Amino acid sequence: MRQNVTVKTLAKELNISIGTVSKALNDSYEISIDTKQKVLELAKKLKYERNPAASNLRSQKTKTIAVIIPQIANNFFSLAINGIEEIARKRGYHVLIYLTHENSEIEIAFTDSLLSGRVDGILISVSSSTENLDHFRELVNKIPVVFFDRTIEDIDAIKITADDYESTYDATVHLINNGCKRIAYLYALSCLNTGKRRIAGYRDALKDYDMESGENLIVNHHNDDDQNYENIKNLIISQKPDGIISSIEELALPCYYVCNELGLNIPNDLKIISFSNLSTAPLLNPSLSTITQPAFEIGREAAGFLFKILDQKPFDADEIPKLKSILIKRDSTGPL
Amino acid sequence: MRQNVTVKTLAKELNISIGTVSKALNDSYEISIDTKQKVLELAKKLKYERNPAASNLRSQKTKTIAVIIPQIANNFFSLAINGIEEIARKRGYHVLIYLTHENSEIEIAFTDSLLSGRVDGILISVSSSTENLDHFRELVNKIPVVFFDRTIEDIDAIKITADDYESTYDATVHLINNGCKRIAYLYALSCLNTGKRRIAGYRDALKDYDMESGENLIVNHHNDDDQNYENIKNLIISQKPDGIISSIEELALPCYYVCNELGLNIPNDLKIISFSNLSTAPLLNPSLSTITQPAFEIGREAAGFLFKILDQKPFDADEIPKLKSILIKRDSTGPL
DNA sequence: TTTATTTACGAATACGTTTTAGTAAAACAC
DNA sequence: GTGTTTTACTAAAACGTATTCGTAAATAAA
Repeated sequence: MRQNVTVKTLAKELNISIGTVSKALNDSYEISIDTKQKVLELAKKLKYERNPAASNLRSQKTKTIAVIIPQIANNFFSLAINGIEEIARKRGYHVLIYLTHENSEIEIAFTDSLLSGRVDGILISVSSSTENLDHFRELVNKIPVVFFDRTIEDIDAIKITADDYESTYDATVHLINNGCKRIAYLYALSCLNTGKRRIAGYRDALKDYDMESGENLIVNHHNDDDQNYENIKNLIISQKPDGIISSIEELALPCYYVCNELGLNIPNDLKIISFSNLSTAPLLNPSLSTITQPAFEIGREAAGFLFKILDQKPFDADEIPKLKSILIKRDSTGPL
Repeated sequence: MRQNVTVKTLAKELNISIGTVSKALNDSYEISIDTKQKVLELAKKLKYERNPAASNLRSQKTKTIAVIIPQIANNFFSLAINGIEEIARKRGYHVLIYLTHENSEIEIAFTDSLLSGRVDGILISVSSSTENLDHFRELVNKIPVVFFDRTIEDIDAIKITADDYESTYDATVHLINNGCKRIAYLYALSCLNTGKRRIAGYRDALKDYDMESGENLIVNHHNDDDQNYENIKNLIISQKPDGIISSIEELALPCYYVCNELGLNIPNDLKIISFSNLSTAPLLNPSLSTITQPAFEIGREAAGFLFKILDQKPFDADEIPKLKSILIKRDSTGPL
């Protein structure tokens, strides 16, 4: 069944040309107020809905943006999408969601499929396993792209992030101030700027405060949860750290389980702080100190800048904000 | 800038007609293997990407589905989207996300905008504030729709849900078995089947076990978080329940905060169980007993049935599963 | 060999919209 | 009054693909 009411229907009914109808619907200056009113009225009466495919084809605009993210069952990304959606909805844009599941090949498949003009712009948070950047190079040449949170170097595009370096530095200092002497680091996102900046903050803080450091205090994130659990357990047993900084939320909870298993008390035996947007952080046993990123605002800002590009509004590089995370001190890093 | 390489480009290069190219790309039986190979090869070489708008316009298919949900910063919906995305990606479909923010007017705006043929099918979880169903009636007449989790009566469409009645019944019995005498109920989604079935399970269990009941043991969910907190606090103070069943995750955490404020011990003074997909439920203080819905599977099933409709595969009504939630007993309902 | 069928392609049209170019009529300038 | 501009519209051409219909050649059936 073909579309029931089109511009043709309206045109015939009103005895005017389809061009006039189209222009009236688009509020063109060429059309008299009188005619516009008649068209709009009839359109409403007949429940005319513009065919998006035809419109896209002719105008080369889709009123759609794509959001490519590594996962969605994660409070950070859920909140970021909320921010993105708010901006998109206000502008009448549609939002396509693509989940890479931290898999670079899937990411490539998605970016390739978006080269065809399906969307007007793209928001990306890069998969943790992405090393080769060719697919992004091609993409940013063809379509407006804004990266958010998970960003990469050597790609010429706008990037919206939080203060990864500073917040990790501050978190490390927080542990030092609370008496930690051996602070371990759970290292994730090591391929991305995000991960590199975070660990740099940790390393610099250790150096500035003359604390113990060393590669054996650093545990790399692994894709396998059981492996992560074992690695963390080994770290705690063999290195006996008295503080842990987790660069992602997913590695904080295993720490709790390991401490349960080993009979260690948080924060007395081991203090823990983690990047996290968990709403239940205050209710954990003990409540979890967090570096909480402004996820919603990151989403909003990213979408905002994407639309600035789409609107061809000029802006300076120094308008691009680096958003502030907040350090929330709770019992997991509490004194005794 | 118009599309750089189209069927026309390929046709010219290979000295064949546009129609042949199109058919070759669609693997039509009309085209020889030889020609298909040539076309596919050149397409790959020139990085031809089919123009979706043109394709949609002509074929009246969009290879896109819409997912309309009330919120996304919620583990249930995140997981459901994961399930939906898995199915959609396997079939090469694109997924549009719409968040109603539990607002019926926004919901109506979305459903109306989807009448224009932007998508091939729709998955919906109804907003809690939706009472008037006219927009759904119109929608299901025009486009394949599958409802999931948050469903409504009087609409002729496939509905994928979990065993809301049975699981709430079982949870109530669990509290009774653990010694509760006055069991309160935090009542949400009261406009929807989902909410009605849940509370029916609670009520029937109370009746079957000759337990105290009454409207003053029931607290209605409110859109304002502070109001919910106050209502729960009032409930606990004035009614002194020894058990609480929360029909949604969002109301369970305020119970914890209220107990903290009032100095009540969970589970000794008050046992709590809640519908929830929180990954941190085991780590809360105390760990939270939950009715956990198979969110991922609900998403998968819903998407699966939508594609059955799109494929015009016939199926029986009794093929539609009612998925089983699991009752996870933890410390918040533990004996002493 | 003759006839029927299959194979492999091309020409042309349609999908519904937007946009360009053209033009009567009306309004204005002098 | 003439000449110029403005207003409000139309006709027609695109956008890139999918599909219908027609057909010449190749193959199979008789």
